[in-house]
Amino acid sequence: MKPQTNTVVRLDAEDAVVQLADLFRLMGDPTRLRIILRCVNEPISVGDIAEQLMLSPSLVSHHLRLLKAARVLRGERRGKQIFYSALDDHIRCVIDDMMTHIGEPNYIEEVD
Amino acid sequence: MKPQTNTVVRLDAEDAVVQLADLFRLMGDPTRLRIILRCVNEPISVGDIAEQLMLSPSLVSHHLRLLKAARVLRGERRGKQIFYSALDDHIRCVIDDMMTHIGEPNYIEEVD
DNA sequence: TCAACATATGAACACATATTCATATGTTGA
DNA sequence: TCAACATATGAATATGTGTTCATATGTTGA
Repeated sequence: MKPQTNTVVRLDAEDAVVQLADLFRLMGDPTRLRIILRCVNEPISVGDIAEQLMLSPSLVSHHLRLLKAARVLRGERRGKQIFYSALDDHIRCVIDDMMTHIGEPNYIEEVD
Repeated sequence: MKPQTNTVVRLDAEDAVVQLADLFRLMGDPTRLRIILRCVNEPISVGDIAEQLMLSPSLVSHHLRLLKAARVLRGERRGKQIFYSALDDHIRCVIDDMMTHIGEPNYIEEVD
């Protein structure tokens, strides 16, 4: 899959590509993206995410684990519950940019 | 996978989420992301992409087809070759934002 | 029209992964 | 410590998908 590395030292840019792809892949699942969208505005508990999105707490937890490991979200315990929120607001910027991309008039109903 | 729609009319926001996720998923594969990165600066032919990335023309073509269908890239024929470039520059903005996200100092080497 | 090149397409396979279910861990109040 | 709640984890499975190979389509120059 990865092109063979003829050079001894791997390029930093190559690492960046893999890291970038990892983040995009995480945002590439609709369920996970919905979870992210629930967290970017204000901290929200696992149970509330599950209820609002009509998902099992187990599934939400699985996704949250990936998002936390990738530094997209962070979790903070408050009593029994754990509230998740965006680690920083770059994710929100990325989503906004992509929204703009979708909103492009030439995007909709154009045929090859 | 998708939460059941109790309402008759599906929400536009829900469509947007699916569209967003589709785009992110496309950028979530390292090979495809590398192909995108080769196209965002200047138009480049399929063969040149394949050569520079050390991939088979067939594989590059498969990915280009997806990226073109998703309106990430566009193809323009010049003689025998077809040159691909970014449809607009929102993709570049998205990548830049994500780069910044990766560059965050608290992203690297922080432990739970 | 033919050969040579450039790109696209379809099938098949191997691998990744989203989801579910059962169970475990952790926290609070009594 | 115990019960009740909240979240996390592991295994199993079904589905999705990236890649390869063979082949097809399209273009140019002779």
